[in-house]
Amino acid sequence: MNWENSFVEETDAMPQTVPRSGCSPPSASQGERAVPTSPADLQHLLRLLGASSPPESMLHSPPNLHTKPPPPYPEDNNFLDRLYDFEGYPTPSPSSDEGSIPTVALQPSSPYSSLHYTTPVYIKEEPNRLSVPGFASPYPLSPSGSCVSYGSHNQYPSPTPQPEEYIDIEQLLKENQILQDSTQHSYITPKTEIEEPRDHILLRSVLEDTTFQKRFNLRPVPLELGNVKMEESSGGDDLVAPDIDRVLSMAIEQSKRDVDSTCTVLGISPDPMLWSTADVKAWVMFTLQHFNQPLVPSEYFNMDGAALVALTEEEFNQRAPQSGSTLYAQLEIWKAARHESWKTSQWTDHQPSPTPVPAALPSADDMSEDEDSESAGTSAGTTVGKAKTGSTHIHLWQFLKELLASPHIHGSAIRWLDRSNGVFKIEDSVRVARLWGKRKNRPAMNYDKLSRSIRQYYKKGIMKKTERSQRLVYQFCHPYCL
DNA sequence: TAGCAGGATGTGT
DNA sequence: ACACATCCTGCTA
Repeated sequence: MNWENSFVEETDAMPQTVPRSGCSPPSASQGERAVPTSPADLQHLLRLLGASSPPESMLHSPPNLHTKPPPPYPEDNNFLDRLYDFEGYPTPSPSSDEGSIPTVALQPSSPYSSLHYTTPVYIKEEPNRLSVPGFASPYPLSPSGSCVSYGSHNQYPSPTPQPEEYIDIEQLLKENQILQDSTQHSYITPKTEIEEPRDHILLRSVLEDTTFQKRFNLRPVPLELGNVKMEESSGGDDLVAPDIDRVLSMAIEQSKRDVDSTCTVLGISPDPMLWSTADVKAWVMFTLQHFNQPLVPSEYFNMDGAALVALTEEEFNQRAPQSGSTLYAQLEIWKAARHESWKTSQWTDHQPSPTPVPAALPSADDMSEDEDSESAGTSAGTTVGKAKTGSTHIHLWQFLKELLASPHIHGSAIRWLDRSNGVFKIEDSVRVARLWGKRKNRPAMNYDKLSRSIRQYYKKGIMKKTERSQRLVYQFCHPYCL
């Protein structure tokens, strides 16, 4: 079953802005600091994260309404190789590997963090792993690792996740246990910087390498913040007291972002109780694909959100024997999100699943005077309200998808050649350009300018030329083609 | 001639 | 800073 096709209408919505790739610790911005869970929920969430394939959280920053597309940072494609090549660390630059390793601190984040850790928090330089192998991000991977075709049309990237997309959640849990044990025994054994372990050189370069940060949407970690520090530990097994609350907060923040981004991508409410049957199916399919789980017939989840929420894990497993637990665990996260009022401003309780831009509907713009007679005649959806697709802030790629989503209206101007691979053809460049100009209120828009903008997407990993370059044929990179 | 590729620069958010 | 919009030169089908 090709669920992409089956759920086109439900899933065609893409983020209002371009999803950002890569890994991102939680934002340090004040507006995002509130961690909305109780300590019990923290544990619960952690358990869920550990019990199932966790979302591409923690290191992965899903799109939100104000993020931007992954910029291309092709200049350091070997970074990860170096990062995980423990046999051959790069020779760090003198500026970064000499002297003491800077202490870094995570933002104090958890409101429940009543514990005041006098024990430093240590970062072990091991590849923290999050997520599961084979995890397919619904968001663009690093342009360098994904579908960017820097001038070449032959780069068809592997969806294989890169190592930095992983955090070992079990390790986190283990560390949590260590923390709990250690805190019971007082805050002793203050660690002092002993020597600069060789391994930490690389960590240091990671922290200081802004290129890496940009590539993977990592935000700089404040080097000094409060009195909680993350320092180096010389011993591997005496890793003590990572500020688990903060780590948890990071995880939760990322879970929240995942939820929000999925909402945006699917055009569904963050509150599962508000999901329609179509929303449920879209979410199920999206989640299964997201976690590389075998798909199941969507009919198995022919229910609305309230019914879905009421399902037990067993019932999930009955419907999806191999992936029921994953679905169940994910839904738990969503339910937790709901309880914690992870509500983006985009959603309200009275707005259940507003299908994203009703792309199938001709907008007021489309219907205006000089628009093609075609749209006037076939506008079956005109009555479905004045959901005008009017934002001038729309991105070009979103706009194109809008047009593509309404083949009965714009099929003669732009159409899919290969929907599943995101290949489309502009059949009427003049018209598409005119529509774009209308949307953006740019009367002078023409195809030359529009195509120039499309070509800008090559570098950003949003679009690419098809393998055999054809005129007026373009291809969305994953996941923009979803 | 239309489209493609991409540099340079301006503009609005 | 970013996403275009605009203009441009050179190239290709």
